[in-house]
Amino acid sequence: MADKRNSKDILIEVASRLFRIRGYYGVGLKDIIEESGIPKGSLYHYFPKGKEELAIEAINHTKEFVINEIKRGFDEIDDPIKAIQAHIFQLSEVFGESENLLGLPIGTIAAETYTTSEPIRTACQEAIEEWQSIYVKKLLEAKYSEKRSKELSIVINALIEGGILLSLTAKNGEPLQAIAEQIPLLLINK
Amino acid sequence: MADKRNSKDILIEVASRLFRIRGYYGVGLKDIIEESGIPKGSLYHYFPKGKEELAIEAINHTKEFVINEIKRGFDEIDDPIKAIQAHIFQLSEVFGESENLLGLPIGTIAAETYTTSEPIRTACQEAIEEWQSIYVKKLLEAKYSEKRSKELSIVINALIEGGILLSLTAKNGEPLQAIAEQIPLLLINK
DNA sequence: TCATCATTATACCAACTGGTCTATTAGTAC
DNA sequence: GTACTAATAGACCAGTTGGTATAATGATGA
Repeated sequence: MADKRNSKDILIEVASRLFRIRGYYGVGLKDIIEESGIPKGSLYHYFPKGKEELAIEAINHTKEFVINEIKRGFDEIDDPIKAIQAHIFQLSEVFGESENLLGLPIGTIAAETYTTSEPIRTACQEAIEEWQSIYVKKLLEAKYSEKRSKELSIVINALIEGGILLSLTAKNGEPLQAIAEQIPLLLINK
Repeated sequence: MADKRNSKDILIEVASRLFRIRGYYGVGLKDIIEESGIPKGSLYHYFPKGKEELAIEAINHTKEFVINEIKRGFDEIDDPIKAIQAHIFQLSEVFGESENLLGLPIGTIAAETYTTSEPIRTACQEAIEEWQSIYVKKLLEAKYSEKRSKELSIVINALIEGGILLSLTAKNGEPLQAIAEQIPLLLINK
């Protein structure tokens, strides 16, 4: 049972990957069906409301994936400066590869749909807020003030989303690297 | 008569606006034709290579629009810290409005197409680089070092793109505000 | 065994996609 | 005027879109 993924999970994983790379409107159900090998009948069985419903589950899947990525690094490194820096350096390596197929975690979908689908927008916002709360927690533990932790977490989130965007547009990890190097300066005041 | 702009310019302006809001795949030629009132025949007369060609001109249009926005503020304020801060505060007001229809300047298209259209990706990259060079120039004039100016300009760009993304997802100017407030700290070292 | 329900598999749909083609009209130069 | 080109207009196209309908199959439990 442990490794037997069912059709629903496969659909979510494939959709999550494709939406990250090409966005909501850039991916058709056809793409998801072909890439997953799961027929349309099954898709509409598990997601009766169709593409939008699948996209929301895909966003939540991406959200959890990113949470795990952040937390894994944070558990190893106590100092928030070093932990956040390490996380961004790691991203710079991934997105520096010319053949990266990761895309903006949820930024693309968020930007495409913020005027057209409230349910999707909300799902994206929740993802962003959860990531933010991880940064807040890490900063609070290191005795940053409540206010400072909150504002810094926003900035960190923006730097990461913006940095990924720059790096994948340039097909080059340099932007994320430059950003990682500024983290100590930014976190100097508690 | 009042509208001395020709059909080509109208098409570029409408396309530019729609692509910013819903991205490349989220906008059909139909939308552009309906919104502009200009028939398909004209569109393919001015842009024989179709949607992709129009998108590239739309990106360049957005690029120039943003350049003017940045420069206008920069000409008024000498101090780069205050100038950049003012620019981001201004963005926070625009994107804080619940009914903002501006979208990520070019981030959405860049993220959607970086794996599917080299010409579009390149146009996006050029836009980003030109914006960056404006920041570099401003910093150099204020005696920031060559190296520092370059790395800071990357960070500023990431903060703005990321901040806009957070603000329009949250339908709230707060993220951009929080970012603007960190600018002095970030620019403390020359 | 049979009955029940979950799942899979397609055929089909109207609307729309980007794009082509041809006909017509407006504008300009001579 | 005439000739030539720029621009407009929209019918048409093949392929795709998200979504529906229905039937067949698989699994489960009584």
